[in-house]
Amino acid sequence: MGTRLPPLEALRYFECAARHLNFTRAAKELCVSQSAVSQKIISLEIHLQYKVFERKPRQLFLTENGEALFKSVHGALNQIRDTLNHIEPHKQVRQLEVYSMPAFASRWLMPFIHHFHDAYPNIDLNLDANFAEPIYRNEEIDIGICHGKCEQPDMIQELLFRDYIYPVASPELLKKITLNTPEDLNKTTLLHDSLPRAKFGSSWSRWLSELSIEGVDCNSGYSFNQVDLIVQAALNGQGVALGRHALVAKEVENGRLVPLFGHAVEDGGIYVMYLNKLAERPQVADFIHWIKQQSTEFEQQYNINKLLHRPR
Amino acid sequence: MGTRLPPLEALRYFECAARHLNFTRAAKELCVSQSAVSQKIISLEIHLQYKVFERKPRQLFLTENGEALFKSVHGALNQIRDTLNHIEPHKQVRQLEVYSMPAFASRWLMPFIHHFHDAYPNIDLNLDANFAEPIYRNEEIDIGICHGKCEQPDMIQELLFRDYIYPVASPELLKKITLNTPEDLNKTTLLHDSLPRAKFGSSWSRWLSELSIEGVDCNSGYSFNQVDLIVQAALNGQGVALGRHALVAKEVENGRLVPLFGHAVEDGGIYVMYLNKLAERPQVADFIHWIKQQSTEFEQQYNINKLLHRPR
DNA sequence: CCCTATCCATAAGCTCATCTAATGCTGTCT
DNA sequence: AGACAGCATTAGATGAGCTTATGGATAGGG
Repeated sequence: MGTRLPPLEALRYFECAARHLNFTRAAKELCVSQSAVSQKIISLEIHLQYKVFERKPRQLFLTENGEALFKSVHGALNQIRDTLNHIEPHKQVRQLEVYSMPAFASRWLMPFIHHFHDAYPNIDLNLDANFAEPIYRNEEIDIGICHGKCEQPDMIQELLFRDYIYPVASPELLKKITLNTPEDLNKTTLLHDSLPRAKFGSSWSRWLSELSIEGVDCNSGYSFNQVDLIVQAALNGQGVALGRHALVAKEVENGRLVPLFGHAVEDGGIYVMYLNKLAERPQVADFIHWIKQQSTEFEQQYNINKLLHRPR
Repeated sequence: MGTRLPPLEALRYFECAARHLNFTRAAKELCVSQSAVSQKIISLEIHLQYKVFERKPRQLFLTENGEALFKSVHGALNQIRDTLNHIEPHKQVRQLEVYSMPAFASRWLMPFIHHFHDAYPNIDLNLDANFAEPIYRNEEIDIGICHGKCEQPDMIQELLFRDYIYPVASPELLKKITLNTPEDLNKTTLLHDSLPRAKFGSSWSRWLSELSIEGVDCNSGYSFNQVDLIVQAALNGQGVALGRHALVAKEVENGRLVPLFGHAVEDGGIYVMYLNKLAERPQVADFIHWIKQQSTEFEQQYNINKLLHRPR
């Protein structure tokens, strides 16, 4: 009865770290840095006066005490979570309107959006992907996912991950022509987007000038008014597109697109934004939390440097 | 599975508040301000999006949701506490050496020191009450409880409560002589301590001058070289003592001593102190936590103003 | 057998969450 | 009516805890 409880947040960190047996992954789930987890666990161990983890070179184990504690804390937290889930207001279906750019929605978000419903079954998510400006004021839209931030005083804007541009082509195309240097681009068709100052448009000239490449004609080729179509065209071997990492990473990873020349240019980032007065709505908080996790996971799994320099 | 847990510290506050059904008392147990509890509960309710308490004028109730949550959280926390208590190192008996001034030990600490053992059965407390200076350096003493602070760079000193001095006499003595004004003190015997610059000595002249009282001979009377004996003498009706609140509060409260003239003079306070490097030793942290709670409770239960102005 | 990648610990510095103190407010009790 | 009990609210101070950057130890690939 007497024993003072340790700081409970430390126990939450511990439970998570013990589940993963890996501080780095736990940090991802908790949306904090690896360092934060390490420090919290150490402070817990100081409080308890015994080690809960055994740190071996590349692997983490629970100590005997840690094991016992984990079982207990894991159970306790699950019990609380269960109760919370069974309390009426939580069963209430909540609406959530999320805006995203069309190409980003179909290429990045859609492939795993169903996980969101699995995790938060009581949130009805309506994904609104179109070319019109999202309207936050009257709460037509709760959350927007955009490329670059639009400064608004009463809105919260958070960076999900940085974005990059680099040329990509299909393996089929590369079998037909050889593209060893950027100058070889003149031998093939470039795929452009035709949106004037498109928010999410590609930008061959930007890439070329950033890398100080001259002698490439970046005006010829095909144009499309939807970014998604550019990716489609590239996948079909119709030419070389300037790929946006967020949109092509998965295709690069599975080999359906090949990054060329090994140079990417950083180009802004993907931001999530919402009126700050909505921050305490549970469906908003839940989605923000979820998408940040997804983003960190994406950033790691489709690491730009790995993809560009992977062995063929 | 999806629901994010609320901040666990908020749940701890909630569990405590729900147990007491009173924020103020919960605050005492948690050793924080009432305001802190109120704010944490409100933030929890915002997070959950429903009220857990129903606030009625003088009473607090759990809502239906609150009730369900309380059962769960209470159980969960107890489970964790149990596990913690059963893990080996916690069974280990730890030694704790506490120094205190003799009179304070016998008059204040002793009456409830056994509660400490009940709450922390695995801590062997040795109470060292003597007139010698406590020696912290070589860890002969872990924790000291003193009147006034002695500035030391590597020690933590925390105020437990402020102390006051005021004259007290036994009801029996007051039946024999009438003491309506301080000047009447000349009609009776004053009880003094004879310790030169005693750390815990009384100080008639201090009290008199602080209240600008003249014409009282504060040198006559009996002297004792132990403060506890002064209190004893007063209890026996042998004279009027200048009581120290920490030492006489209980006797005043139960009527065995009566405070005179309704004026107390603040005189320092009771401090707990320890080498800051000992702060993370569990037995030290436990005792500090415990004694702070006891002190807050004492301060409230034996409130100086209540005692001085209570109806007879 | 180096060289790179992985993974935890540590250091330093900053920021925001949380605490306190003071006060407000409301309804009860005598 | 006035004192009291008890929660809410505000503003302002502070330190726990976060981030970034870096170190160190080791496994595994070429």
